[in-house]
Amino acid sequence: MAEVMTNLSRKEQVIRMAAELFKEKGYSAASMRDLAQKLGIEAASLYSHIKSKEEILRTLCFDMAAEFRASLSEVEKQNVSVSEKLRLGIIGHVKVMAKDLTASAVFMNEHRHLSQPYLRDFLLLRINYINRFKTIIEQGVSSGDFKKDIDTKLAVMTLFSSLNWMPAWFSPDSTIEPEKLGQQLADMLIDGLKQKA
Amino acid sequence: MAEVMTNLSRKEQVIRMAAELFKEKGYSAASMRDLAQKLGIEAASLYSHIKSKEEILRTLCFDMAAEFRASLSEVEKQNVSVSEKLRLGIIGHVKVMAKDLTASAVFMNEHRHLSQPYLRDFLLLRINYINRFKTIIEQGVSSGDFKKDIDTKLAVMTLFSSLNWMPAWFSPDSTIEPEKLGQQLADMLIDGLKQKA
DNA sequence: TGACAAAACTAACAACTGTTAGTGGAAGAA
DNA sequence: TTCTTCCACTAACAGTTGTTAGTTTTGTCA
Repeated sequence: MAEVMTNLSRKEQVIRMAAELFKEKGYSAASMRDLAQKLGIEAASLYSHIKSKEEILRTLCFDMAAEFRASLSEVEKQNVSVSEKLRLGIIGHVKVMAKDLTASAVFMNEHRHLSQPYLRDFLLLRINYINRFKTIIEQGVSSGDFKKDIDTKLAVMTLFSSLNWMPAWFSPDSTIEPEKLGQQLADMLIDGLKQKA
Repeated sequence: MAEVMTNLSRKEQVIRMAAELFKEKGYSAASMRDLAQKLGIEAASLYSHIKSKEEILRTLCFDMAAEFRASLSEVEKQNVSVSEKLRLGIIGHVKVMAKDLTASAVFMNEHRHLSQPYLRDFLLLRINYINRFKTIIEQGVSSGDFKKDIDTKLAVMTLFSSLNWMPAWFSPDSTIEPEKLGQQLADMLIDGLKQKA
C-alpha cells in the first residue's frame, strides 16, 4: 500500500513535469531527455514509471476528458432555465480547466499527436461533449430564451473556442477566481457586449 | 524575369505544401523528408528553394501578420460608430483568415516554434494588433455603446479566441461566405445569444 | 548549336529520437 | 539476515532529424 502510494506519487510527478514540458514546447518537440533532465534523472530511468511517451499524453488527455464530462453531467441534472444551464456549463468547464491549466493546455493543443485508435476515441468523446452543449443551445432557441436566427453550430464552436484558449492566457496567479471568470465569460457570450437600448 | 517568376512559383509551391504539412502534423512532427515526398522530390532538393525549415515558418507567420495588420489599418481609418468599427475589424480578420485557412492555422498554432529573435518580434506584432482591438472596445465602453462593467482584457481575449480557432473547424468548401461568417460572429459577440426582453 | 540558370539528384554528416536490456543500490518487511 | 519493490544507472540499438557538398539533368533563350 505504502509502496503503491510512493509509486503513484513518483509516476504522477513524471506526468506533471511532462505536462509542463508538452505545454511549453509541444509534444513532438519535447524529448524524453528533456523530461528526464527536468526531473534530474536519466532518460532511460523514466521507463521505470511509464510505458512510453505516448502513454503520458494519453493519461493527460483522457483524464481531463473525464473531468469535463463529469462536470457537464452534473449540470445536466439540474432543473433550471436553459440560459442558466448554459451558464453553469460554462462555469463548470472553466473550473475544470482552472484546476489544472497545464494539463488543460495539453488536452487542448496536443491531443492530435495521439495515435490510433486513441485519437479516434478521444475525438468521439470530444464531439459528444460539444453536442451536449449544442443541445442546450438548441433548447434555448426552441424555448425562445435565445434568438431564433442563431446558427447553433457557429455558436457552439465560438463558445468552445473562447473557452479553450483560456489556458493560453489565463495566469494561475491571477486575482480573479475561476468561478467569477466563468461567470463573466458566460455573461459576455449570452448577453453580448452591447448596452441594451 | 521569367526565371524569377518560375523560381518564385516553385518556392511558393514548397511553402504552400509546407503549410499544409505543418497544419496537419505540427511544425516539429513534420519532417523535411515528409515535405519532399509531398512534392515528389528528395529532401535535399528543397534547399535549392529555401534556406531552412524555419525560414518557411517565418515566411508563413510574418506574411499572415502583415495581412492582418493591413486589414485593421484599413478599418481604423473609417469614420463609423464604435460597434460598427469592431464589427468591421472582425469581418476583416475573418476575411484575411479565409483567404488562406492553412497558413492561418500555422500562424495561430505553430508560431511558438520560431527561434529568437523572430519569436519576440512576432509576439510584439501580435500584442500590438490585439491592443488595437482592445482600444476599440475601450472606446465603446467610454462612449456608452458597450456596457460599463466589461472586463476589456477578458473581452478582447475572448474575441480572439473565437476568431483564432476558426481555421480549425471552418471548412473551405462551406457554403457560407467569409463576409457572412464574420458578420454572424460579430453579431454574436456584440449582441449575445439572448433574446432581448 | 552552346550557354546559363533552375531544379533536381546521390551520398553523407553529426546530432538526436524513443526505447530496451541488464545491473545495482536503497529501503522496508519477513 | 534475506526477500522484494522501487528507482535509478550505464550502454547501446536502430531509426530519424535538418542540412551540406558536389554533381547532373532539364528547359529556355541567344
